[in-house]
Amino acid sequence: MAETNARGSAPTIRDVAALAGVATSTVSRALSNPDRVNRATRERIEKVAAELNYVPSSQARSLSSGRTNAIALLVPDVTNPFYFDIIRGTQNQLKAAGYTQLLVDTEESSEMEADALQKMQRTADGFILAASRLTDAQILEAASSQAIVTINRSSANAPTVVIDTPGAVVQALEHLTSLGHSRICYVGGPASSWSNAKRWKTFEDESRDRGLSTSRVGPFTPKTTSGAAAADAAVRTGATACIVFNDLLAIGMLQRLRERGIRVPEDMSIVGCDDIFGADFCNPPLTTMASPIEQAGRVAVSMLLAQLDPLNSGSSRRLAVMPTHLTVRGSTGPAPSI
Amino acid sequence: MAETNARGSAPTIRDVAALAGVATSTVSRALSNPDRVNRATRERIEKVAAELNYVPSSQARSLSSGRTNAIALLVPDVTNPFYFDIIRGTQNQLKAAGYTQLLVDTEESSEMEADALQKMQRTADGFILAASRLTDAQILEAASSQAIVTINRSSANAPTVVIDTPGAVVQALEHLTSLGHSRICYVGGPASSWSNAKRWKTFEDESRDRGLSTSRVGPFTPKTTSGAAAADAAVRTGATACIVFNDLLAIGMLQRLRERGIRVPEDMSIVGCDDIFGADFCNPPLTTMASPIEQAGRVAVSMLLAQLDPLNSGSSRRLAVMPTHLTVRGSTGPAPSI
DNA sequence: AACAGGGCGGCAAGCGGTTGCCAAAAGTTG
DNA sequence: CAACTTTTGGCAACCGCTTGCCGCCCTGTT
Repeated sequence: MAETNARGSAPTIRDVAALAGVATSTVSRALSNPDRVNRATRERIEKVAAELNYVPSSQARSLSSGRTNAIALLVPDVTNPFYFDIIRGTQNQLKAAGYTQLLVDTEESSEMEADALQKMQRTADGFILAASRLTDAQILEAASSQAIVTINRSSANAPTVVIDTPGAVVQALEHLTSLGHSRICYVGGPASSWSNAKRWKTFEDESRDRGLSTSRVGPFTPKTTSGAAAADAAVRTGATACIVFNDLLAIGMLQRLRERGIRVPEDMSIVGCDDIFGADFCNPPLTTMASPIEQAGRVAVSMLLAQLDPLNSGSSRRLAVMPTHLTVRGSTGPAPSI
Repeated sequence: MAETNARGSAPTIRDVAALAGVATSTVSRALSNPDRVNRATRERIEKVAAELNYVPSSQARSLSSGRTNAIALLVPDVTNPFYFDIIRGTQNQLKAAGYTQLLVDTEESSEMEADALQKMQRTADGFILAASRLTDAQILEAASSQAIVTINRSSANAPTVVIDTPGAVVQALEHLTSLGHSRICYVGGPASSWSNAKRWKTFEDESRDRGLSTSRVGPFTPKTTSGAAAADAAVRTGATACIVFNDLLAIGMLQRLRERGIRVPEDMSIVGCDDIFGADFCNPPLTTMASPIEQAGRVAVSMLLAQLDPLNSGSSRRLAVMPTHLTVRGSTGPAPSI
């Protein structure tokens, strides 16, 4: 394995060119624009490159070409299993397209998000903002200077993939009412979360239409550790069922309710959201609004890549809605007969 | 916000230099080597840079300096919560040190791992290999040309962070024997996993010393979906307790055992490994050998950064052992009295 | 007053590629 | 075979930044 050249460092395009007896420009073209060079030449170059174990420097490449072949994925919290699936989905799709993923944890902070967007403008060809905490104006500004796709953060200013939780909220309400529940509590997530606002709004509207008695508690940080506070608050409302911002919070509530001796679903029904890892094996298994999260990630990548492709500029989709459905497990049951 | 220069693209060092009335070299030094320039000059430059919203191009910077300020983290499976914690731990520490993390999923394949190592040699200043599937020879080769730290894959050829599961295996065995178990089964993980080999070896040695009757099943893919096969195999051995390669597999087994009506822990005790997300809220909550995974990630970063620092070359630690302990929850109990 | 030395800033040569432009070679056509 | 088109490869100018080297100027020393 010839991994180093005469100078002892990794081989460069010049080493390849010298050994193949051509100019560097020819090597460059042979490798990234194969049709531009004669077949025999190209094959010779490829052979030499392989022998030398030549790997083009992506830095140098991007410096001169302006493209980095990397896209950045900004998530509020890498710890959250919900984003795991997004990470995985985008990772797959990007790899298939020859792109590198740059993962950034913005720690639920819009400042960090804006900062990353700014700092990485040269580093990435585009950005996927998962559950962005930015304002519309900030998104507009960002989208004006770089390719952006948002996930679960609709905005007129950038193409978006939304997971249709409102649809699932309706299903959840139907499920709960058919079980006889009439006092239902919405357990809210972060105040700055767009999805949270959406879910609450749908919940409120639909509940009113059905003449249900609703309440709302929160906001809570979407972590299992916030579950205790959330559970206590929900119990205090006197509701017999909760629709919870996400599964993390719901799982935390499950634990707290057990501690307090409140049986799920006999005394209280719980519906989560997202169907994350763990929702199927917690105790009891969680009824949840399942989202094709990984697929959402893949779709976001496609939309971003389409944006990047000069050929079909403008023709690309601006909005993708991912269908959701209610997955009924053990955490919901008939309303307690008082 | 002046985000673009006269040419309409992001401002470069030249724009800053022009506006500040100095040479680009001075700007460069002012920004990355502050002591090298006069204070007044530096402040003027900083002011202009801020006004212009100037962000240095990391590509250009690394091209000329040779450093990328990025390190790559190679994990076998981004989906596995175990690696989540490593991702998080390294991410934190790297960010603090001003480095970018490049996350690569090697899909449990040594080929992909070797490939990434090669392809990214220029992209990253160093590599952290989590649970590497590479051979000793491959690690040696890689370590000879780049900075490397391995996690849970000891090798004389590269600095390593190991999580001391053997220690925990001893604790687990003590726990199980004190509960009266004498027929214990080890449920194995991937054949190519170094930790798996380590755990099995410790298990075997310690069991022999204690005169226990042991068996072994596997290898199994460390996913919950393999839990069914693993559970069935384990049951067939007639063991009353299992020590399982990791929590993922253990959780999968829990589900299967419930389906089959085998009660945990009354009929069968289960001990997992890693204490991942979910281990505390599965049903029953899993007794597991808890590892300070996130901390392992942080330590790995420190060791890598030390390697990179020319000042203390050679003086850096070659091995860090992270202590583990048994966390007893609900999945272990007294041996069934037959 | 002459000189040594340190602080500070500029010049210019890269780093490893890409790409517009040009010219030579090869192929086409009548 | 001339005139013309197409293919193919080389030249050289960048891309944005770093850094070795040089020289200017200001101080301090003798």
